Amino acid sequence: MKIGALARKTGTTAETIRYYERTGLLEEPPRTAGNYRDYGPTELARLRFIRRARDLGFTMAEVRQLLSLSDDPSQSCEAVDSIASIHLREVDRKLGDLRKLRTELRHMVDDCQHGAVGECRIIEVLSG
Amino acid sequence: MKIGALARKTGTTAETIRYYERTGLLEEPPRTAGNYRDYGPTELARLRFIRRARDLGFTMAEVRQLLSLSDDPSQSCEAVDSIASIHLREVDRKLGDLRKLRTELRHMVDDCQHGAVGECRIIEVLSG
DNA sequence: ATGCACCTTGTAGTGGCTACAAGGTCAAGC
DNA sequence: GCTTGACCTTGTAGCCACTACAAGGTGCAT
Repeated sequence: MKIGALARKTGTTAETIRYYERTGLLEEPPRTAGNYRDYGPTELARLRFIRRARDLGFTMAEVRQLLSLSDDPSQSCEAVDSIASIHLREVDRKLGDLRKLRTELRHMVDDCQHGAVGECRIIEVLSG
Repeated sequence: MKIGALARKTGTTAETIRYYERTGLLEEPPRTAGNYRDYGPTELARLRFIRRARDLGFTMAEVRQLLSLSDDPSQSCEAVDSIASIHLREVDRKLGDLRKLRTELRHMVDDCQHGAVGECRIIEVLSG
């Protein structure tokens, strides 16, 4: 499988895959006679793993850890749980922030009387 | 007021203020005899405006527009309302995404039986 | 005069990609 | 066999909004 096919199968782009390789998240795959990267099912699975984790908001560093943990199935799952739990708390924090922010924005927009900027509540709020 | 004092009053850092100046968000202030930036209440108000807008999640580009709109108080408030409304919708979208993500993470973490990585639900979910 | 906090400029790095440019490879069609 | 066009290669630079230095200047207290 060439890089474009792998990209289509995983909802990424060739550029992103090469970026993952550059940063060590993916290993260098074998090459075809024409120097094209040649991927198999192992790489596909690994990239799917990475994409799922990234879509769940894990950072590249966390993905790196999760990958190396998943490589050793006999290990305790504590470290995995810890990474996921910390990330969950972080997501909760962000949700809280975003909800507060939404409330403020909502008020601002609701209070706007669509008149002149001089009396605009939005500008007023921003100006303090 | 020197840059450090302005930073403390606005919850920023000197680096950020200089960055805003570099990118044209803030004008170059007058200098003291010793070549230190010398800020007055106008700059303080402008920086507060910027910080409030940034804290509400507006991008630098949006802040730039909001600033120039607020500079002309006779104009219609429509453009301001539009920027804020678009941003509100964007925040709503992000909230939705984050809530979905939280649910998935929550399930993953709840299902983890704290055993070995080989049976870890978290790794399983990520592996597909 | 010495120390120390603060300031100056300039440059480079962060994360996670994304966007080129300039050229090489390969299968299909004529 | 030759061209077209999709794909691939490497390398470099850009995005956003900062953040982190380094190397040196200023200003005030002791």
